[in-house]
Amino acid sequence: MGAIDTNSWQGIRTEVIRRIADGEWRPGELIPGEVELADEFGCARATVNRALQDLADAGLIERKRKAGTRVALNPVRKVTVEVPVIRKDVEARGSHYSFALLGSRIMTPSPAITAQYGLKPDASLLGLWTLHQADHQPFGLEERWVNLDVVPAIAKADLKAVSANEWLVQHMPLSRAEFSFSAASATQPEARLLGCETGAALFIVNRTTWAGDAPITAVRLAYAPGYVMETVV
Amino acid sequence: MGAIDTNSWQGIRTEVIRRIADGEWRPGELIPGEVELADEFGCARATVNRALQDLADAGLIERKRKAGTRVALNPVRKVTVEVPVIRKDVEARGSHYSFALLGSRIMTPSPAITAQYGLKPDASLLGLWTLHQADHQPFGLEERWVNLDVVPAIAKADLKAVSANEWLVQHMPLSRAEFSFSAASATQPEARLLGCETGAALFIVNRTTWAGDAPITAVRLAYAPGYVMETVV
DNA sequence: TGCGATATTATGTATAGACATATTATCGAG
DNA sequence: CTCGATAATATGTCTATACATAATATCGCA
Repeated sequence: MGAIDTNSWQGIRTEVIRRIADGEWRPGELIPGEVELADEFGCARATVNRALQDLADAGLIERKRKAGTRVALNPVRKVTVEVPVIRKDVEARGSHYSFALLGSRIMTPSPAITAQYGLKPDASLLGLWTLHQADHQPFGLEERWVNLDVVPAIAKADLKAVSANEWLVQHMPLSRAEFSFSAASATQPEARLLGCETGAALFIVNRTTWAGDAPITAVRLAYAPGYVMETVV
Repeated sequence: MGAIDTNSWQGIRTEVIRRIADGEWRPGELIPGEVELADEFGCARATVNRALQDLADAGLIERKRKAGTRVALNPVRKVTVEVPVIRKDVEARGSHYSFALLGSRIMTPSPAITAQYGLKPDASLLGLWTLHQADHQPFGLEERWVNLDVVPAIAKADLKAVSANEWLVQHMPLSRAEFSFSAASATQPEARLLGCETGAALFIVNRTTWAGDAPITAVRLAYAPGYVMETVV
């Protein structure tokens, strides 16, 4: 019944996981080579390779040419979370999304900022402050800086109609991003805008997006109290 | 110079990314089939397949049999973060790790807990409270519940020598885990243990680990103020 | 027209064979 | 004995081919 099809790469992956979980192959230990496993499972080496590469991606095993494959010593948990466009996030919770553009301003960055993001000293930045709402209740407070040297067109966009984030997604379809997650106490103005107590614990997401070497935008998003970010599968 | 080797699957992936980034293939649009691309790039279909599967994993394109491959409409950002064993986390920051077992207690869970985790009403849980320290300064406060029905041996382990987490990693090498991340204000006892102000914003990680259908352990880890979780590549 | 069976099609996967590449082990010269 | 060249080896990747599978399109019948 519960027989595993060791002729499919998923089946082989399952079997390898079982052997590790059952302690047949212990952490740090070298496991048989691909040819040996292919022979045992009666399949092609490429099939074993597919399964093992998948497990290496997942961090369960470590592979090195010539050195072979061994069970990871301390299986670091790699967790994937989805960071959706905030409108989608709100709508996925069954609420109506809206936002208010609180203000915008074009300025030259301070030396600290130019250094941090590798900007030119005379770069011009567009600062945007947005309140995102779910069913007209405060959901998240966004502070965003856009590098106008890279995206000059956004200065002419109507950011009251479409949010800066969506505008950027449309016009800069792909880019590398770095995220960080932390907690911070709500300042007085933040608390007022988010409708919570001053000092309340806020979940903070920082994101910097790059196009090649040039930073496009840096965002700080402070979620209203109660926000929880969950892993996907 | 910057020529792309379209005979390698990474090269093909790069080229596909470029075409999407440059808007040659727009969001929602159907891209050429594998045979067509293989023909264009002068490689085998399997190579194109490898590249496209990788991009589908990354969420950049969506593929369906018979329907073909299209550029993802709203490229959900899938972000991976590493959640290491806390000792590794501390040591990676160049600090000395230590921990203090604050207390432990065996109890039967409340109906709310049994329902939440699908436990039997008469299950017995081991509760553990641990303070993790970096250079003898408070680093994180851990509240953990272990399902003794699944892991009876831990009741006899010396949890002053090795932390419960590491004991479990050793003895339950593989398991499915669910994470959530949020923010919370430090309660008075938490603040005292973490050496911060009452009400300070704490970064919270919740983790539930399962072995098959049975929950092994549930952990709530409150990090001392200032903790930042960052994405990996 | 409506609907179920069937054909079509793009992706998913397996295979054998070959060559590439990184890394380790070994051997030889000094 | 040490160091550098060389051989050995496990994984990484590509190819050509074949068949599997899921989803769609189409056809024929009522």
